[in-house]
Amino acid sequence: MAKSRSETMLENRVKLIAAARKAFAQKGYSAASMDELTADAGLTRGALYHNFGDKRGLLAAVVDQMDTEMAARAQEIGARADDDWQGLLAEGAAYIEMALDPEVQRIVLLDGPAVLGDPSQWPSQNSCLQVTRSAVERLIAQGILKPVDAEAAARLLSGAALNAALWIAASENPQSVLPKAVEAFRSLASGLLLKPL
Amino acid sequence: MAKSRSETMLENRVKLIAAARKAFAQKGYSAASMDELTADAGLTRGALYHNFGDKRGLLAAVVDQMDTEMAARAQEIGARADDDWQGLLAEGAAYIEMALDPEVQRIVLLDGPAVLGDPSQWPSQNSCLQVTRSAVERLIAQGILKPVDAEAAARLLSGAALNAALWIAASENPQSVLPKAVEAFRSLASGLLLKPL
DNA sequence: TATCTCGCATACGGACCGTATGTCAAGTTT
DNA sequence: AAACTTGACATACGGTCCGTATGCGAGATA
Repeated sequence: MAKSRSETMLENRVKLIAAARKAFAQKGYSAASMDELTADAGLTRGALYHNFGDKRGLLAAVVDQMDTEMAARAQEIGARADDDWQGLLAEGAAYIEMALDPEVQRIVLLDGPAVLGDPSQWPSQNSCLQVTRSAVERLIAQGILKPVDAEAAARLLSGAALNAALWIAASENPQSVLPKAVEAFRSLASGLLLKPL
Repeated sequence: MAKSRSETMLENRVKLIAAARKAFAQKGYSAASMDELTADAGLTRGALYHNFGDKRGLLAAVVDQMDTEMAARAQEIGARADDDWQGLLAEGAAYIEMALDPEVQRIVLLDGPAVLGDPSQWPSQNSCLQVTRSAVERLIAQGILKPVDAEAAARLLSGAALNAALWIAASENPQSVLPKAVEAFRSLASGLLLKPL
């Protein structure tokens, strides 16, 4: 049977986002050509502007998708830990490892903030941040962490993890640097503990 | 007397960097037009490409200048503290406050990494990072901090400070958020202490 | 089945970047 | 000091890219 109109429209959006994700990751946002990108998806720029408004809108959609995936994964890993404190550490390590993916780095960590502005103002509301913030809030309520501002702690932790990943990725020997970064992250995070280890 | 050739060349470079700094800060790197920018400096694109190679080269020169200024200021503030530990905390707070400057944010924190790549690979070698790294090394040698990897600690600390600044700047009430961020930063940093407070 | 809707393709205009070429003053040589 | 050389900068051109305005044809509606 012939496909319904809303079906094909959704399929096209998926195709465009997938093609954009690949192009943005390989060439970077500004160097990615909308003509090539849409042709790669079997469409033209017409479809793109109709669905996403402009180039920024497309990037926002891609970032939203990736951010959501990352947050889900981090939350899952965190929930698997023995207690909430180990969960927070595991989440942090998970972010560091995820940020080693070149696709994540280029799109979410570099071009995303530069083009869309501060992550906390993204349409997706930055799910990653919310996940760690709620983890921090739980730990504060349990009396495990100092009563610092949860939002502040989450922002600084994610910032530290993010920068660790950029450092690792740029280093010549990522595998030897990763444990150093994770250990430093654990040290920093333990500064939030009410009762030092 | 007639100006020597190297004199005018240096003057022109200064003019171009100043104009670029203004344009990049106001419009962002990609939206800044080279024609407008050079005209604002009383020159043309010819001068620009002769001196800096391309648009990226100009951004690199601007970032280098700003990074150097920031590192000098942070070091000065850190040296003014009572001891090295307080110095490290003061440096961190200084970075957070400097990063509140829209010019710093747009050029050094957002467009810089997106266009030039990881800061540790910048031509300027990122003076800011080096300053905090040497501060961390001193404190480790003194037995005040845990023997973590100095580079890792410096990267994570600067990353945390950086992200704190982005958060503050994006918030509606920066003045009320700043102290929260600074306090969270001090908590995190104290996680590096060998003997908890 | 006839009409309407709208998602997408096509065509156009404007802007911008990087390079290739021209030009003229500052330095150099004789 | 006069002719010559160098090179810093201006000018002109080609190619690419983005965003919009217009056209079309397949699904939706009655």
